Amino acid sequence: MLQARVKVAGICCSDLVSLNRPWHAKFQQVTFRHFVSQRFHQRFTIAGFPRARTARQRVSILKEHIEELLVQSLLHLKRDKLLSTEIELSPQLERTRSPEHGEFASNLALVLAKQANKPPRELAQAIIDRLPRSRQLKRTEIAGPGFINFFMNQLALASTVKEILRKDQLFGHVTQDPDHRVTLEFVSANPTGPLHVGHGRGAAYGASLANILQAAGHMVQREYYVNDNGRQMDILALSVWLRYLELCGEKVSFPINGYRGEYIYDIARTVRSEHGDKWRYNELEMYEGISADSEKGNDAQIHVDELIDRASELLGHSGYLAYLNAALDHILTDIREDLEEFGVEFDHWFSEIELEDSGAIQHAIDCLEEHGHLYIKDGATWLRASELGDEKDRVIVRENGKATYFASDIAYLLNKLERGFDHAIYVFGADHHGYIARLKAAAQALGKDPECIEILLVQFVALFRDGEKVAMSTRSGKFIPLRRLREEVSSDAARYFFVMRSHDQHLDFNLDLAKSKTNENPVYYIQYAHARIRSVFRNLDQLDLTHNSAIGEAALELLTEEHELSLMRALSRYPEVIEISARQRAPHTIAHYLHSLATEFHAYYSAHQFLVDGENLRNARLNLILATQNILSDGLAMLGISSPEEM
RNA sequence: GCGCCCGUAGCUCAGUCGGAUAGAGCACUAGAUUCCUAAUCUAGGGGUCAGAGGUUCGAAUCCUCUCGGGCGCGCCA
Repeated sequence: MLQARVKVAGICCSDLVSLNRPWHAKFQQVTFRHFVSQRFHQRFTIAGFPRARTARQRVSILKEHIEELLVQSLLHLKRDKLLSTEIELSPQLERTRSPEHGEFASNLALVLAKQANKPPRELAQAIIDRLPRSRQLKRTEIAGPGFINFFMNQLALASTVKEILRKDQLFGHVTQDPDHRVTLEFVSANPTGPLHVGHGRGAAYGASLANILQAAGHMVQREYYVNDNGRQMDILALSVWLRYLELCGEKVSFPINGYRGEYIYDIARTVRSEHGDKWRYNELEMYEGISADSEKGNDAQIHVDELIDRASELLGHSGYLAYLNAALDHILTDIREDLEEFGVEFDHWFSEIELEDSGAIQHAIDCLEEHGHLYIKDGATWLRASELGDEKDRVIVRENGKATYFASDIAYLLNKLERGFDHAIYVFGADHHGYIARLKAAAQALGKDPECIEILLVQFVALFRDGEKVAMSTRSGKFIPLRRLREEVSSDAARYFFVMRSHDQHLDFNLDLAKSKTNENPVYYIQYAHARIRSVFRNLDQLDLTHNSAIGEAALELLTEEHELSLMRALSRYPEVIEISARQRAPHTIAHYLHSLATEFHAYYSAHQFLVDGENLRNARLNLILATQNILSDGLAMLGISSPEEM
């Protein structure tokens, strides 16, 4: 039955194209039989990869500069025979925790002390003595057990402002490197119902991570794997049909394992309005000979399977497909819109049916066979996964000849790698952690390096209202839809709250806090900083003054207040933050950074007037806050959050 | 039973390729508005980094064990 349906489903998709349904229409636009959004065509070349930006590459001006000085010093040390020439060490440089230790600190002397056979502090002095002169560097000092602290000149900090206001590049962003092609799969929720808050976290995390990786120089393709195949689709079609019968006035006992959401009625209503009562059958025709539904053992599953067979008998293929496609169309359209309103877009919607139809699954099985990782037992085809780090062997093709879900996963993985991606990232819910070993084993069995796939687990979300945990259960259909959360707390707040914690931490989502438009809500705190800056420029207009950026740039040396130095210090960190955030797959780093940047700004705002009489100082300060505005808005955009003009 | 994630201030969490005196928000206390938005700012108290051992110049961070919490272990999808 399944086999037959899949075949017809393939045809049906083309049928739908002629009906001009937006989601299915995407089918025909592309080769490889993939779903691809419009955006894909705008941003990607034929080979399927984004075009590299032309901006020149630059990581962090200040940090790189000091690192370069250290490298020079090390070379001198080697020349002076104080260090073995065999030592290859990239300088260890990190931000200090407080300005009293300068901007940067290096533990190089501590690390090298043993090899140089010198006390750390003495070695530190030797390193300092050999540092090339630099206008950016005010002074150095040896601290504690042998740290070298670097104090930057005001000029060096001010140059950050200059860099940010340059028009030819995005400060802190790195040119995309064609050698780092990444496919990032996230959400991939089964099309059996609307997205819920758990999916929302995966969506917010994945979308932010994609932006961050891109900013850090990776070519990223965002993919959504549409699991539109298999038994769950049968159950979905069945659920719609049963609701349809109810609407026709038939008495229906809804199966325990059916999909119970309100949206099933909506779909049934659509079907009925298009096709009338032509698929109406009475209770006897439906349930005669069907075994009882019960929570016990496998009863519920058997009951559903029998009902599915009955449904396809009574409805015939075309009728059955009408239900299935109405459901898929309705639900996927809903998911797409939901995500779009959430600021989450995909380059690639990948259909499992298409995967199967294109022969990719057979291709993958052949590939596994070729590498000698398959064997037959009890009539089924098994992957020798236990030899590749998984806990047990896995069935690939069942005794009944049908490929397992895992087989599709392997085929999809192979497809990704064959499309030229050298790195595949999966964002899964925490309940999928059993997949890590399995997918890595699969990669190895395909003859690939298991390191090329990376699985990131997003932990669960618990909603809290009035200090009480909001009950959620997918089984009973009582989950909280993402859409309702967005309506309640706004997309901006939801996006921020979902990524403000590390993805491997359970998230307690405080609804009252997210909703509150007060000082305690971190989203508005950051957005308010942006709105305040915009407001300053509006006031400038009202005073009939204009911002002269050139004057400001020439006068940056006037920015010597502690608040100004501190703000510039924060701005200069941005490239490092992007880099760390990308490397650690940690969007929350950006969220925390933006909060601290907003703090610096608010403190500055309270302490000093920007619209002062002196033209030079005024324009210099406007340059500084405009730079701050740019970084706030760039960082917020990376997290999918808007930058309001006023609040 | 086996495996994965986690345990840091009253609460929610940063900090984990080892680094200096362990940080932030909320809550609490006391202040700031003739001036660009008070959705703001300033100051303050609050800690056995779950516990024990190990590795070393140095451990919240790495290793081992114990305790506690969450999740997963189908020829389901």
